[in-house]
Amino acid sequence: MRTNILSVALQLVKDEGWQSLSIRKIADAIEYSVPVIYDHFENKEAILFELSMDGFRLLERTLEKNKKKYPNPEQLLKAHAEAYWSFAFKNPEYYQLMYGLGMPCSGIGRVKPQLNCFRDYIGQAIEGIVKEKKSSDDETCFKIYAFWSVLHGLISIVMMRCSDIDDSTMNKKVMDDTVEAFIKNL
Amino acid sequence: MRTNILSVALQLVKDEGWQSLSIRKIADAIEYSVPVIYDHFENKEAILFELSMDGFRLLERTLEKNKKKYPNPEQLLKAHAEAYWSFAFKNPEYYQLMYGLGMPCSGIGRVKPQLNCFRDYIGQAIEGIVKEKKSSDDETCFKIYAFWSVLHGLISIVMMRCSDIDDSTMNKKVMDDTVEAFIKNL
DNA sequence: AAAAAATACCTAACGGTGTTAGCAAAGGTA
DNA sequence: TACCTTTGCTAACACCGTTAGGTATTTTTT
Repeated sequence: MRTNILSVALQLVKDEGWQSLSIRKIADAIEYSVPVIYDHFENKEAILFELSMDGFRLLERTLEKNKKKYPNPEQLLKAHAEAYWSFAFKNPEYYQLMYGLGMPCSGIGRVKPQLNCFRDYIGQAIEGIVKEKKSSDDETCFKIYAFWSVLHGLISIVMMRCSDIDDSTMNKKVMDDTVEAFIKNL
Repeated sequence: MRTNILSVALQLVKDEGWQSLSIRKIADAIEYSVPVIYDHFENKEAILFELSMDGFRLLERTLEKNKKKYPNPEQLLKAHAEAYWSFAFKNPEYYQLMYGLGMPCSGIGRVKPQLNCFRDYIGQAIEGIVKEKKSSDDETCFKIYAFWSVLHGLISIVMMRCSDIDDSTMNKKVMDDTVEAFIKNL
């Protein structure tokens, strides 16, 4: 039932966007009355939170695959960037929910631990590249955020239709170039 | 009246956040009935859109000042980054509205022209730095987005409380370092 | 088997939202 | 005086998240 609610909610969002997701529509879709939903979730935010966790888990699984596939840390970091970008645009509903893009923010803040877990994937790759340079932990941490910012910033800008570059491969190229430059500078 | 509605709405948002802004509360605050608001704005989104334009204009004014103050393009670009960051955290309500952070997205998409206008400020500074290298227009455009992404990405992450760096000066340092590296690589 | 307790599910409501139809009073114009 | 435009209101519509309270049905206990 819980699972059913979540999957129906996700489907509704894919069809009509976050804006129009409502408890009543979920109830209709699972063919039960409204209060049944509250037997399984405290409130609407709890549903959104659970879905955002699904999003983080899905992303994490992709990054985990990369970790096994690319022993070279530089290739690994590039693959992570690639995977992150492609996750965002293959699952825009998830990405928007995870970072509160264009929607009331659900469980942002509570999501931090999950984020840290993901962040470590990038951190590991960066540390792999930078290890011989013996940079401090602080510096590595900064670099993780710098790298993350480039990815998240550009994805946000494109996803919110703020970019005037219409060709999506061009937007992707901006990311690729920046990632390249970032790695060269590590 | 129009102005009054906008300023009251902004005040309500500063006090209670976007989530709890409602037409009825605006009506109460201006001491008129609800339909009066619809004589001046088509709907709630139109109010939010107008406020977001105010945000862009406010930001633009700051960048305009920089343009006059810093003839050196490198210093100008740094000052723009500084101003952008400080605008975001001095006026989080505006920034959130402008980019749809954690709220139903208002006029995102319609905001694009205004964004381009702002973007040119960064573009001008970058072109000033890079002019002797004779890079193509496309490349400059890419660099604008790359630069913008770093700023917007980190600001988003911090503003949505996704960063685990608690000290805000440290978050700022991540930006400063990245900006520094970005300029060196132009 | 009978009584009690727990479960599953519903109807109906409360207070809130954005939005609009329709009416009443006031003021200016012919 | 009669008309029209403006200004503002009340009251409603349809939706929202949430919850109180009731009714069957099933399970457990005596």
